[in-house]
Amino acid sequence: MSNKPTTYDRIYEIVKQIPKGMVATYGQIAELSNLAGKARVVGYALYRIDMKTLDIPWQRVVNAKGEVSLSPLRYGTDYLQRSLLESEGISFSDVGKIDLRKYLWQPKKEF
DNA sequence: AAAGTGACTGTTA
DNA sequence: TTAACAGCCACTT
Repeated sequence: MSNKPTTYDRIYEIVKQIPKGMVATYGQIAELSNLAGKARVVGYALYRIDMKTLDIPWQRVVNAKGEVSLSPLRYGTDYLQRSLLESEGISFSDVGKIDLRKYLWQPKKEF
């Protein structure tokens, strides 16, 4: 009956929990999804999302350096990501970095 | 079924 | 400080 949640499903569920105005890193999402150390899989999962929908706040996931990860495969959606984050009140430094000390999501330890 | 790919990360120099 | 390497594994072909 019930579909087993796939790896990606778990990732998406975690991403949905990131509050507005905060960001999380790929590694952090991986850990919370029981995929510790597999940050690349998170990146791949997010790449599969339809960017036109904000059903999943994909824009709130950045790399460990506090930057939007650039890739030629994104066709400019990286700029969209930055724009969306700025409109949520997150500011970027002059080299395009986010201050993680200030904006990094700190999920309560649960369970 | 085996090999290639990648929105990453921590370590090393 | 930044830059280069290797490790990681799910998905695609």
